[in-house]
Amino acid sequence: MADINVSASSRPAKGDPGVPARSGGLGEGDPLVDVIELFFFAYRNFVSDPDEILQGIGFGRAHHRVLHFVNRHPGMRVTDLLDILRITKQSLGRVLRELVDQGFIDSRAGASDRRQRLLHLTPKGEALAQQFVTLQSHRIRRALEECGPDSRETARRFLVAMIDPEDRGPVEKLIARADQQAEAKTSGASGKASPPAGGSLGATGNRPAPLVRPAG
Amino acid sequence: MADINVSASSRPAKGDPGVPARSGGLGEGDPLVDVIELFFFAYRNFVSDPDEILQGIGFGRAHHRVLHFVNRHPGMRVTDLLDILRITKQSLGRVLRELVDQGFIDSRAGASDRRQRLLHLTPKGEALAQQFVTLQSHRIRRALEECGPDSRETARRFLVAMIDPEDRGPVEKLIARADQQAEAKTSGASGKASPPAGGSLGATGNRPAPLVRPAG
DNA sequence: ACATTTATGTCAGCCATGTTGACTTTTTTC
DNA sequence: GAAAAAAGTCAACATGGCTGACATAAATGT
Repeated sequence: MADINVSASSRPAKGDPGVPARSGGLGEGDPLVDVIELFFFAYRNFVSDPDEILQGIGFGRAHHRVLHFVNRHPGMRVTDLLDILRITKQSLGRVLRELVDQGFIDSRAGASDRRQRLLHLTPKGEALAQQFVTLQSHRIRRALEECGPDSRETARRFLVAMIDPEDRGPVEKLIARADQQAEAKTSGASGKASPPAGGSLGATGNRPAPLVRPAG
Repeated sequence: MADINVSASSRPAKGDPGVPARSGGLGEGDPLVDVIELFFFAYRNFVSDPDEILQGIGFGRAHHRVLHFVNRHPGMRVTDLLDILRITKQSLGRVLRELVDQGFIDSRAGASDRRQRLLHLTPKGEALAQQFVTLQSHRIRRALEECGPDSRETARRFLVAMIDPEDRGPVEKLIARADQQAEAKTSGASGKASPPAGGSLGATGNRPAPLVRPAG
């Protein structure tokens, strides 16, 4: 409440730019560089939160990302994960193998389509993923509290608007779907070792909609 | 103005959380996971902007970061860069050598302390750095415009608040110092091949204050 | 004057995580 | 039964972190 001194570096907001919008008038000399750098420093701190834990078990950020999204989308296919992470099958395969071998992720053949490997977290994996979410949520919560009551929606809107327009829809759907599933799970049965009830993703039919980006 | 559909995934704001703040009541089941993920997707897009250009000249993101901060702090020392980037001398040395060899960065011995190598961008380097700033500023400007007139300060405050408390001061000072220098430069002489007037960093004496973090 | 510290650079090697390309197996779909 | 899809694998390579060990030049302290 008394630590934020943002205006220390900001020029007088909008009037009197000193230099009259040099060469083009769009995004060159304007003080948006500060936001570029704040984004860099903020994200670096943000991702460094889980690093300590990860290092203790010989994992890296790639493992974190996989754990996170499998946690959010229990029963997801490998292809779904590839669509979200946008890395190659080989890169994913490396970390996924370690996570399965060490008992953090459970990979079972799909019931309806036995080519698929449906990914679930083991209790061990869930505990770890929950640790990460808790850590990073603390940081976000603290930040939002310092920014006042309305900051949450503004921050959300800002982050969404920073995403490529063609990705926004899929990303928001992805988040919405995960939220719905989590809600259904907690309001339903006591919720452990969830049955693959009704095709855990997509749920529209045999071919669940891609989580992110239909094609590249 | 009509494209943002943030509320598609958000539960009814604050009341009726569905699950009554399970196990601890702080940052576990609360819908802050969406912000975690939005931050991930937003930052991925954000850093991918310059990638296309970088790939064309055989550079990577490490080169981008070096170019950016040398651009913002002309005449900075190698140590300053290390403090900001928080990587090892060896890692920095690799990309710095390439940037100097290929004529993007000029590395001159300091006048008062000839051990120092003061880093400046060449015109070629400046042009490239400016390209990156323009690209990323476009994204930010677009995002802020979509979020309304007050979003800029909120976004700034949010990003600052996401930074580790002990880093905020140094980071804000860093940004303020760069802004001041840029201002002085544009308002001063016609502004080319700037003289090392008055010790380009710190300016308090022989030992300029560290840009970020006095001690690792 | 000499010892120490500081700023920088460099060699060598390792690790994590991304990439491409080629190929296999299993299963589903047409 | 052919083609396509889901997954996995091997090999090789690139980027960009890391550690450890040194080397050199210049400033600083005694």
